[in-house]
Amino acid sequence: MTTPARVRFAPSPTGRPHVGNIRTAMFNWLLARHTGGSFVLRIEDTDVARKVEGALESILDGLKWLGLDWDEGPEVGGDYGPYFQSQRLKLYREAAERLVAQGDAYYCYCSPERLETMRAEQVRRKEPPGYDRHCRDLSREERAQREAEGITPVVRFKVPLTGQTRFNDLIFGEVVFENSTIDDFVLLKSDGYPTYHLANVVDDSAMKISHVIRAEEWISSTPRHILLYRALGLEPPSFVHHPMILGPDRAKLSKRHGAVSILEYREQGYLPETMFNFLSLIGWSLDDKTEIMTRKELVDNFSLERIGRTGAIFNREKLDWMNGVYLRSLSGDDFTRRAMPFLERGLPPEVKQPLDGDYVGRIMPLVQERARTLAEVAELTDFFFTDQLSYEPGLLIVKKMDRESAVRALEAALRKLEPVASFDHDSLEAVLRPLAVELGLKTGQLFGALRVAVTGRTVAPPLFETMSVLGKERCLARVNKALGILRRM
RNA sequence: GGCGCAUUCGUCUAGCGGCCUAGGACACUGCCCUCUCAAGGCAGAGAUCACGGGUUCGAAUCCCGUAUGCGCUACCA
Repeated sequence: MTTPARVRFAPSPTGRPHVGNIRTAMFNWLLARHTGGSFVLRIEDTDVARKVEGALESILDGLKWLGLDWDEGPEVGGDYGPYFQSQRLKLYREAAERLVAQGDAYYCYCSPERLETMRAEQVRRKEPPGYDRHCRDLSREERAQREAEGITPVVRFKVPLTGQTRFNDLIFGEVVFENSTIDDFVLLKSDGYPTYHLANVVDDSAMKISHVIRAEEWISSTPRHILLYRALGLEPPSFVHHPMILGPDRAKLSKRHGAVSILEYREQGYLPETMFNFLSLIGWSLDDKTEIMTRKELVDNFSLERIGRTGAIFNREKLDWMNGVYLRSLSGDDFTRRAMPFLERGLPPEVKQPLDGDYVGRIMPLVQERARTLAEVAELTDFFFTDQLSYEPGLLIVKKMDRESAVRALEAALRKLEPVASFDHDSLEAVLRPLAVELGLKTGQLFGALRVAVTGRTVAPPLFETMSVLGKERCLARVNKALGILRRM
């Protein structure tokens, strides 16, 4: 694949950007960048009813977040604009009229009600549903009569009744359809807007798209597009259908499976580099072992030939693992910088904001290798920011200890810690390790009790570092408080 | 129902006729490291390559059926 590809991502602004669509965008982008071609962004806003306010912005937002920059399209323009289909209606109308004039399309006056009862009847009789071509051969008089009734017609394509339509998909290979199984689909709706089929063909051709890369669910409509290209005397592009992303039940990934928008993953604390890498690996692979790849490596190595043919389940656990890998690979400063907004949002309300950047900078290294998402960071570190610890008193009594020995241990620790001037890792270790021996306790027992006293939990970053960051005053106060709790038991 | 596509460990995948007694990753189990948790290291379990027929000296790999799954079947994309 060395010739520059002109590809496009053509989303419909009907909601937040779905990870499946974003992956389609990625494959397109990857091919464009790999071949030194162009990535075009075209907005398919031809369904007035389904249009959602703010959807366009969120789609652009999602693309930008992943670094999927476009060479032509909204905000950047280009030589083949406009890039909003709602601004290209004239083109579609002209194409539709041309097809009617040629005898390849016709006006259809059937009411939605008639179509509905027709379909219901077909289903009832277990016949394949599809338009019954009622208006295909209307006479001039019949048409005039309906026009006089004030009916605004749609334009339907006159699909050949016989023969086959085939195409060679770059991933799925040769696919053949009997024309007799394709019904006369709508080209132009009664509101003057084109359907996907018409707009797509007209624009892909006008925009000189070389490869149409889209999800497998479009295979069934591809013969219609081929037929249209042919009727319009246009050269069809190469078709590349890729397998879909599935939910755990192997059905097309949808809202009922949980998070489906790329923006939700951003909100949940996944890194864009993780999402980019992870999504690229759903249905595509480099070889038998390479999984962690930078954007550049992906661009350099991407190829259509290595896209598979089977749908793939979106594996959250693996995503979490991969995000951990990327989180750990960040520099300390970068990790802190990226975690900050999640911290500000996720910490308990009593925590005073803005946060002390210096203090946060000392805490973050303690959780960087423990977090799987940035959102987790707040939960992992909240005890550094609030003194309102709430924990089961029983947790202070570590395995094989009782209330008395726990009290003894914490009292002894308090005595040893009070004179420690510098609360750094080494000083704390120098004092506490011998203390365990002195008390006849395992380090795990002493440190465990201290951990609960100081952090309010049994699982936390290493004790000495934690205490060092918390500082002497806070630590002693917390141990004292724990003693109080123990004595009251 | 019709049409189309797919089918290798639980999951993502490598494999494009002999290198496969099927390799890697996530998850899982055990051990090591260790103040807990992570991370890391080592080891392990896990796939009769959906099933049945061919073709071939030889098939996960090629062909044909069957089954199952998924997609499409709108004046939605």
